[in-house]
Amino acid sequence: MKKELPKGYDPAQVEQKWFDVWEQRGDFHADENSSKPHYSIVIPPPNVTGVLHMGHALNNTLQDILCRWKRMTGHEVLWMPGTDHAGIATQNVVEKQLAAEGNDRHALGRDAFVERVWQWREESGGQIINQLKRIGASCDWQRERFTMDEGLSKAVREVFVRLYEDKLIYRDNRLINWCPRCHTALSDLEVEHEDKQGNLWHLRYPVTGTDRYLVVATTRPETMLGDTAVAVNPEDERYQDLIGKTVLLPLVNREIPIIADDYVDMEFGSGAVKITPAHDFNDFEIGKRHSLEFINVLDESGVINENGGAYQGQERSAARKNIVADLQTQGLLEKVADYANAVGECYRCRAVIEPYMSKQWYVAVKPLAAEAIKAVETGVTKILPTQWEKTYYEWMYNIQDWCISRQIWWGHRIPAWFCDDCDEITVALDDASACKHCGSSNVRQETDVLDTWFSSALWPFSTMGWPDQTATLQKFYPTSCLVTGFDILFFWVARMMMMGIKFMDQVPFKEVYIHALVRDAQGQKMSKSKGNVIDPLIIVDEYGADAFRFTLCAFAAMGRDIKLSTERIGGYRNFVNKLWNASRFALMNLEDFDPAQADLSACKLTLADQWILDRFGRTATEVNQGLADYKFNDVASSLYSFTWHEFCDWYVELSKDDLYGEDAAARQRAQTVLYTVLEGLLRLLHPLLPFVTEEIWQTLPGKRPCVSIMQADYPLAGVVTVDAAAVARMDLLMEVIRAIRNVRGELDLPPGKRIRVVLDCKSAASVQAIEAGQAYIKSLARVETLEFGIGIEHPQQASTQVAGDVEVLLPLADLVNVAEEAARLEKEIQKQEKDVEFFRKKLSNEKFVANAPPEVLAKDRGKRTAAEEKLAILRQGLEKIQALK
RNA sequence: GGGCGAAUAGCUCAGCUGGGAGAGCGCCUGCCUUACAAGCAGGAUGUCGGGGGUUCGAGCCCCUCUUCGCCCACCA
Repeated sequence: MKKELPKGYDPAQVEQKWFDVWEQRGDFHADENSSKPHYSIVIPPPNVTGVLHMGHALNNTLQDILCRWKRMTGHEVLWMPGTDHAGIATQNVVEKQLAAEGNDRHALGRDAFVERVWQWREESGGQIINQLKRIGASCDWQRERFTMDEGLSKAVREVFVRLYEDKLIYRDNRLINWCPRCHTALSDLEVEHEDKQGNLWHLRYPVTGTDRYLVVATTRPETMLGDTAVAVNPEDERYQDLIGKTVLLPLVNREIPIIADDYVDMEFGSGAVKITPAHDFNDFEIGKRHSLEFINVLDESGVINENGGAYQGQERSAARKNIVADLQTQGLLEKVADYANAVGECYRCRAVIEPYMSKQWYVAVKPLAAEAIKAVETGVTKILPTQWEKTYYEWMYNIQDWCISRQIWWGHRIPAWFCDDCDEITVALDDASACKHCGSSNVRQETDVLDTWFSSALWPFSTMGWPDQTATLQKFYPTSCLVTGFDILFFWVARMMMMGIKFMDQVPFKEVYIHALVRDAQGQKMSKSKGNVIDPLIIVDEYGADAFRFTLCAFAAMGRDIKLSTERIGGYRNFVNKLWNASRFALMNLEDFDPAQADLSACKLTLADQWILDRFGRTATEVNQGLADYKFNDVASSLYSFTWHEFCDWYVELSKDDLYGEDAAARQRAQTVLYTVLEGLLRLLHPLLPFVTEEIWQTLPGKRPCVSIMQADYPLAGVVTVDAAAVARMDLLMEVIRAIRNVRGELDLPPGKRIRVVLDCKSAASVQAIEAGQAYIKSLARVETLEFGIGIEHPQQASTQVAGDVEVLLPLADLVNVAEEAARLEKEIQKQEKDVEFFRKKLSNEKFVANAPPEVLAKDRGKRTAAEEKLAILRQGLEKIQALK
């Protein structure tokens, strides 16, 4: 059967086809009963609301490369996929839908709303899963999990109950971060601080019983409705006489004390601070220290409540405006200054966060953090690049208790029941119908749900069936590696560490590889609002998944952000096409070839054969090392230059004479090497370019031991031992060819022009090399007649070039303009003179000679000699040319 | 206020434990040479941010300055 490939590579014809085959055949499935060594990765579960962005594309491409590599190196690989229910984000999506229908969740009721979210998830959630498949993600899709599915929910309850029983989960009434838009508490991490240009209002508070004012500065004048004190520094001489007195809070007419507290910075503003314990984290602490009253003036939507007197019912920003205006009218506004300060925003909806008093559930994380710190300190888990360890420690050492309750409806409802009769709390695995304390059946379940990150923290073991002791856990936990971006180091990685150690007694992963963020070509973070988002799927459509993957890999240098440019992707699209065409060439010349009948070890390998096999072996070694070290860019660059510059540019060209020639044995030998290198190269490239390599590999002649390239063995090193001397001879031949091409190019000899070349060799070894490789020189440098030997007679008029210890002479005859050749030589000589000068200077430095290691010295001396010889030859060449003029 | 990172060819970036500065794209010259014009061959291009220091030798190590970026932090 004749196999042919189309002239240009068309990813669309190939990618979907192979992915379907792989998936349907179960090629990605991990067998927990396998006896092979395990390798496991859990995917950072994308939000069900998510659409594939560059971050996902990079993250999953890197994981896929690792998984495919490990699969080919004999590991049983589990790449666990799934999605996150993304509590607030998902609830917001469905709420928006409801709003568009003129409806809202309160009208619908909790059960109907949750039902509606599930329905949304069935219909349009998880589209990202199919998008991941488009870039080739070889997850075990049969095992796909969801943080809200039954098994994972069971794990969540188990963890909650056990932490509660260990007194690591507790309930407390304090100031929390409240999103007035989402109507829920948030953890500290979920608040993003952004510097905004605002104002600093200086307000005058009249001191009771005097005509003095105390001036206080604030960025949030509306909170003055809840002020219960004014604080000054106890050392502040300006206010000594006022401490203990009171001021009359304007607009509210409440008499509040003037207190002294170290917290107050005398240098800032007026040195007097209004204290609003119910609406500011610092003031909260001061309030506790001084037993102040906590007056909450806002409701859960950020509207002034009944404690706000005349301002009740006003939204916070309107209230601010009105209060400032009213103070001004009363002459109590001293001044308004421009002031930039960090405003906390909700990471989901961008609404400004309110510090708000409420009763919430917390995890006391300090004891868990201690273990998680130890695991990294002792190297049980490695974080790479290592600079991230510092960030991890920094956060872990300063960790605060984690607020885990959310006042939304979509999520894991907290398994706690309040008793109406005895007020005690019952926390249980199974839904409680009676109070554990008094037996009353008057129990109501907590309406709050858990922070979405609570269930993500369990991901490495909950997805494997925990709390049951499954074979999957046995085989694949702890996971080998976690690949993620630094943006969720605290949200996710740190918490998985804590939970994994606590509940599995083992770290969740042995290595954490932190990759960069993908930015646009200008280095800006991609965001919808900036409009600079590049859609990975459009890239895949335009350039193909393989080219896209290769680009991401090539950019993924450790510890650096990635500036993605489409030009670069185009370059790698060309690379894929180059591979495709080299394969076409091979296939055309392998029609009558059967690998089963061929035996590389029986072939008398040519210099070119040995050279390419040597290069292939080195490349394989580099690639394996690079993958082991997560140096993805090095891997990409090794593969790129071997494929294009060594295999295509040199070997394919070198093999043509034998492939096209009359000599059947030579042809068979060339075919064997061509097949061997190409087939091996496809395997070597497969983790990066899964689609195109499978397509070509399947088209190769003969049968291979497995159905897919992804199950084939990964090349770990060279396929044969090569003779280093042969490789060195080939290097010399290549240098000679380059020298001839250089002269031809510089002198503008047309490529069709066949020329005569004389090679004056300085050593027998060189003569031997050229003897063996004269056909290569003739063919690749387009040489008609080639004469060579030691001290061979030089042509009368010739262009001079030097390659190693070989003087390359191109008889000029009428070919060329003498002046041009003189100019070329002069340029060449100048370059050479610099070289010689460099080494002479270096080697005449006594201190260098005295101190440098002998091998460096010997190397440099050799280089000096070679440079001097080359210079001498070039000068002679120039003299002869000038004589002609 | 702490911490981290970056500054190398026109652009985007590599550069391992210090031993003559690299790639891709772009640019210039010549080519449709029977795998590939998404290509082939050849070529040009750098005070490695500034200034000090250590060293026989520094893009790399130390100090300092400048300019960018990011993360964390309750100064009103």
